[in-house]
Amino acid sequence: MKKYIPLLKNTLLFSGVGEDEISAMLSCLQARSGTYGKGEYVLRQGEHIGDIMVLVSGKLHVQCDDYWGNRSIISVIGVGEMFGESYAAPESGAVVNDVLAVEESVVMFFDIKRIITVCSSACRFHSLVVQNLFYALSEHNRKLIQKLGFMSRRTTREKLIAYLSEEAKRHNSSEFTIPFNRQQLADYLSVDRSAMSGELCRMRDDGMVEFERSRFRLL
Amino acid sequence: MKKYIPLLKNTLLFSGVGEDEISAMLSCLQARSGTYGKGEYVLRQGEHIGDIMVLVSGKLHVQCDDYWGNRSIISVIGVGEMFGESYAAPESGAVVNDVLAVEESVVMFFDIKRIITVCSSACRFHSLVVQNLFYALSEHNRKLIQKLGFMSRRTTREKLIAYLSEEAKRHNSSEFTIPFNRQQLADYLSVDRSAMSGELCRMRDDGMVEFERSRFRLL
DNA sequence: ATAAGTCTGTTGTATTTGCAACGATAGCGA
DNA sequence: TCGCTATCGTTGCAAATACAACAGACTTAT
Repeated sequence: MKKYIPLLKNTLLFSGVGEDEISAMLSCLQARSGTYGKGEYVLRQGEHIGDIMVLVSGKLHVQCDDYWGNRSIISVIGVGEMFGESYAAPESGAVVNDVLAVEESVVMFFDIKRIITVCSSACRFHSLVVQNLFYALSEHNRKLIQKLGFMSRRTTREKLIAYLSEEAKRHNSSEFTIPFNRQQLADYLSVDRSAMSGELCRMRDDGMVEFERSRFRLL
Repeated sequence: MKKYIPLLKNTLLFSGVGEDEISAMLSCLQARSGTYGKGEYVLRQGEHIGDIMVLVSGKLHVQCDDYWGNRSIISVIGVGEMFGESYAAPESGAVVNDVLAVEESVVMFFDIKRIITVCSSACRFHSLVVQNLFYALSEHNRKLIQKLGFMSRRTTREKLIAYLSEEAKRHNSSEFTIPFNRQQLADYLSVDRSAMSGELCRMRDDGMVEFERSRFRLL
């Protein structure tokens, strides 16, 4: 497990913690690791977990099958990313998605109770990890709230208005560059690309906005 | 501030902590309180905060104005509810919504740093509060993820399928009662009530589902 | 029992969307 | 330069949606 310490050093969870301290904390936190072959499930829908997980090798898919069997891929987890933090609390209830290894993968497990309850030996950086965990969760939370704000609008135009307003706020300017191309923006807002493209042009004709590729200006 | 201790005892943040311990922690956490008259802002969009807040009296609205001035009410905060936990971390960035007192209100402030970094005097229940905070955040997170899963579907039928599938999972049964009437469900899924009502009936005609008021059975 | 109010389903219409296809443009490497 | 690809706008059409209006079933207050 030691060989993954340099990698862990650069994760959000261990941000600001040195390699020596991480090494000490691995035993303090009683970290475990597991290997999953391609096609194996790391987590299954309905399962209850008590660990926060970090992928240290390979690639995972978060996916969901509905009652009638339609599958959709929610997100992709890459090396160094943390997952499970929203479902590790005791009363969390079951995980709602499957997590599948799409290639040979290694996952590290950290018991959430050992992270949250400060150890008696009081390793210096323990509280830093608790902070990091809190920060990661609250950041995740903010992004979800923001996205919900866009998606709760009824029409494509309203979604665009909400999104562009937010970007203008964020940049403190009515002129800004967004981090998406048209297809990505459409996926982000859950609308059809061509319909969105058309709506953008109509908004331009209505004198609400000017744009050039990913650069926008609100009027 | 002492008079609010019995109320705090029943909040999510202080769950499991006795009144005496809360009393001790108020000073340990250097809790502050503030009073807001009707129409006063508790938080304004663009502001940066470093406290977690609990409403101990009155009523607040979380609301949002877009670039063109359209206002929408996001949620209502009642007595005993916690807010601000998603924006209290140092690198959180600005709050994106306004929080307004819609009647005379009293809010208690808890410095997030003092909650997260365990105090040297090590009051016994401090780590319990950290746990509660984590649990509250992760629960909030799960609900947001779930709602996003419903809202990212394109059609009303797909949203209903996603929602009803989730409820069936949660109840471990294909038959269950939902906590919404038609209008509330439509608001929750961000669709038109009558269109949703029609779609539900078409799904029934297609043999996918049976229902009677708020009681559903998937087939 | 009556009246008022709530919840739900139904219908019709104008609007919006999803989808597929096509053309224009720009960037890039052979 | 030529072809290849990615991106973006545009169009036509079928499908889905929002919106308004209304009717029946049921609940509640008087």
